[in-house]
Amino acid sequence: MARTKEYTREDVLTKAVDLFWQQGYRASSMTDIVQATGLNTASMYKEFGDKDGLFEEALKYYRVTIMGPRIQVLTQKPNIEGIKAFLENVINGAASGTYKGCLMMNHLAQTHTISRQAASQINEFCEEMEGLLATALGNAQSDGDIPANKDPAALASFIMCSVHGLVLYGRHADKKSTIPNLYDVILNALRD
Amino acid sequence: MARTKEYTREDVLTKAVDLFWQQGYRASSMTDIVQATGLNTASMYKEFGDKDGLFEEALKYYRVTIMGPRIQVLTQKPNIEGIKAFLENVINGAASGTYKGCLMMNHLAQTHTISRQAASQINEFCEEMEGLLATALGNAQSDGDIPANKDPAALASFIMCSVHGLVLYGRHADKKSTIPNLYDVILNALRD
DNA sequence: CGAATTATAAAACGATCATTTTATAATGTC
DNA sequence: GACATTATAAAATGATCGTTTTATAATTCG
Repeated sequence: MARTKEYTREDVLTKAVDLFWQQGYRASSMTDIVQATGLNTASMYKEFGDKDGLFEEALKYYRVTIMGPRIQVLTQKPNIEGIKAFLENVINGAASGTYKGCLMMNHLAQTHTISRQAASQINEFCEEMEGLLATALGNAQSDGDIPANKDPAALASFIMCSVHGLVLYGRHADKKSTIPNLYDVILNALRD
Repeated sequence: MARTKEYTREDVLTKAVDLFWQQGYRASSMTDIVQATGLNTASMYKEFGDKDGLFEEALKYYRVTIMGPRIQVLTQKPNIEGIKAFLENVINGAASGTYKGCLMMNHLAQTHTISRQAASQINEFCEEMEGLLATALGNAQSDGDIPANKDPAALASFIMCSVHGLVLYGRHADKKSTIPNLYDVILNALRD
């Protein structure tokens, strides 16, 4: 009944995520987006409404495809093992040479330049992650892996804060080699 | 021999710092800047060259006037006392309702949108701060306030990472009340 | 095949970007 | 008080922003 699309939504979103991840929302012009995705302007607006809409969909796609697997370890092993694996992953990411941070947290210091919905998505994701950490920490406490007098919620907040820190601290090119040292410091802080 | 200026450099820079601090470099248009400072376009370009030049001067001014006093405690008391006071200050800032982060760190995830010189300034400041922390931590170790087996450099890196984290984590409006709890966790991590 | 429908290509839109230019106002020196 | 010099005000610059429109190409259904 009509012409067939020359693109797939997934392919477009994958490329859009990469662009926003690399350059940020504000610095990625619609021209950049059209070039990076191969999708032309009209189809872009037909599919996503506007630039904000595309970004919001890109955030959702990122959350599922990129962050999904990375927090999976916390749901599969909601204990000290999961926490260790998760933290190790964050550390390795931040210490890698081609690090570009986290698509979501990269925009946290500039939430006024993105849509309200996009900002909400980022906050909700952080909430979810902190919740997963709190659960895992509670279990770790039951397992005797962290002291009984500690507050799991406070420790979850600390880990989240550390993750935010690592994501930003990983921006310093000349600090790459020292980042792995932080693993022990952060983990020890949980055990006292 | 010529007309007198209707502005002072300090006044312009104070207002420019506020604007960049609030909105970020990229989101602050030259129109915004002219409105916020009261200085007209031509005088702006005469005084600072271009938008990048203004931002670089604003960063220098911020470093001296805003961050200067805040790191002074580390030079005046280069020991556990200074570290405590410094960290307390960061925590209180991040937990405050009107928090707008740190002018420098706010741009760390978007360094490609600012000039190379501006990015260098930010890196250099972080280097300086980590150095001051390492010195204070070394002294704290000599004083017996930190275990002898700890590496001051690694702990300085940890505190810097925590500061980065607090600056970003303070962006979550609904986490304000839990941030003060982080003080003990971070401080305990130094002592094991 | 022709009509209806949707995708794509490409030009055009007004708004805003950083910056420059032009014209005028104020100051110090001779 | 005229001249040289610099500051300010305001308009104009070309480039780029996000978005819309117009025209054409491809597909399905009757």
